[in-house]
Amino acid sequence: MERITGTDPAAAGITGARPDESASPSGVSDAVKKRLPRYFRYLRELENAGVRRVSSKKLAELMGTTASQIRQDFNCFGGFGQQGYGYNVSYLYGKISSILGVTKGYRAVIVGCGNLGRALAGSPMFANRGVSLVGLFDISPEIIGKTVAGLEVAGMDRIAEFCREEQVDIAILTIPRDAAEDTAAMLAEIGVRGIWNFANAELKRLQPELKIENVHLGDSLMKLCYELGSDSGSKTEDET
Amino acid sequence: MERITGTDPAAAGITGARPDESASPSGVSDAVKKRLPRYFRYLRELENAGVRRVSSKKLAELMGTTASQIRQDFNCFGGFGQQGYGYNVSYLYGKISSILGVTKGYRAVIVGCGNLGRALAGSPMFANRGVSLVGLFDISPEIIGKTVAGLEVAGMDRIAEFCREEQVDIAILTIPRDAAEDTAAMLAEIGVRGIWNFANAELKRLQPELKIENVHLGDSLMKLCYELGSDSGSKTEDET
DNA sequence: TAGATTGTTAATCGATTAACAATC
DNA sequence: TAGATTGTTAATCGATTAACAATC
Repeated sequence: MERITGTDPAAAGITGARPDESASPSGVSDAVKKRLPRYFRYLRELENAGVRRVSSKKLAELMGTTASQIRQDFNCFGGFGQQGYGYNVSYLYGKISSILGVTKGYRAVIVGCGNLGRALAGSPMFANRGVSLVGLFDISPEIIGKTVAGLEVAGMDRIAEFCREEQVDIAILTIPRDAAEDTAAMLAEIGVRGIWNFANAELKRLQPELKIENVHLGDSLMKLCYELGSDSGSKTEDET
Repeated sequence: MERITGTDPAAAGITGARPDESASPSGVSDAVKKRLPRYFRYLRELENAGVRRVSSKKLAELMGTTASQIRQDFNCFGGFGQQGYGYNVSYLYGKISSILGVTKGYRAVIVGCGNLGRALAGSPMFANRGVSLVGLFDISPEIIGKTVAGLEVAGMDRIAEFCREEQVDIAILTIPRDAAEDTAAMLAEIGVRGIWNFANAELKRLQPELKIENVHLGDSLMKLCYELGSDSGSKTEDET
């Protein structure tokens, strides 16, 4: 897939390190933030495929974007490449991983062990991204005590103590909509810093420090439905 | 929550209908498309709360956006409001629903009845958005024949015939990454028009008519992780 | 050295916001 | 009528793309 050059200056450790290559400055636009995980995925693939170097041009072709955008994006965080050479895949992958916090060992709990909670619990997604799933919680006596993905489901009455002791960073909310608001508030109180919310409610930031990522699967489905109908839709019109 | 005026011109059926209020013209930007499902959610809430009218100003406050943007967005599809009055909630909700295809009765199947597939199967999301879940498929003999969410899981060997006979519009892919590409190709061949892809693979459009919505839950998790570390991160730095 | 490709500045494009005339 | 609020045009802002000097 990728030719490997004999001389490999970047691999030799001289990849141009710019003054401010510290992770995540505050002035990064949301557009860039949203693209970072995608870079992470593509770089991981290249890394796993044994590719040593990649140019912005080549990566752009692979990802269906432009070389300009890639260079601009990476340069929000400092210079990760080398003129005349391109980017060292391992180095860049490491940098992006670090920026995204993969190396920070964030600790997460799942709150709500219904179908979706259990499905997430069994996913390799967390391990692949450096997130440790350390606890599962539910309110239902029928579920409490059961083992899911190697973890015993605990009752909600134990969550406060657990999160403090285990220094939980992230709570994954897979609970009914009505319970989301209060549960999020309680978790923030306990010291949880991030909420990954699957409840069909749009959580608003309670404290300035609390980060919330609302997942709306329904919105994604609807976008698909919109597109099915948007150009020369084959289903018959229903509106007057 | 909302005062209801005695005189209600829009409710009286005189809501200004613009020439081109047909659903979904092609020249709608992706930014607008992505916002549509969110409007749908908020309007549904207002509707369920019994609110009769709403101004762009009020809706903007509720949604945390601007009145200008709301008016611009709605006007991509024609004029749904009335000067001096605002928008009739029921009417607008109906219009947005229609634009999003809620009234088209799309038919969907779930391909892959693992944890995530079963979790989705049991979700009210489909019914709430006018999508009928008509079939479940899996490759594993242990799962085939079982009943999930009122539907019997069928083997993959029966999917082609089923999709043709049942006129399936959407296939929901909750299968392993490696199988996604081929399965999507096969489904497109069968006549499925939209793919909602949860496999951790970025499916590319095979035919111009095939619509694909890739869901990357991992990207969402990573964005949250990024934000946890982005401003005055409390976890210690790990990079040199 | 010459070629390649970055980092970065400038130009373009598109999306958001503001303003206001139209009109209910 | 007067007030309110839309639809729509104009102004602003930000993001993307292009260009090119720097340099490996």
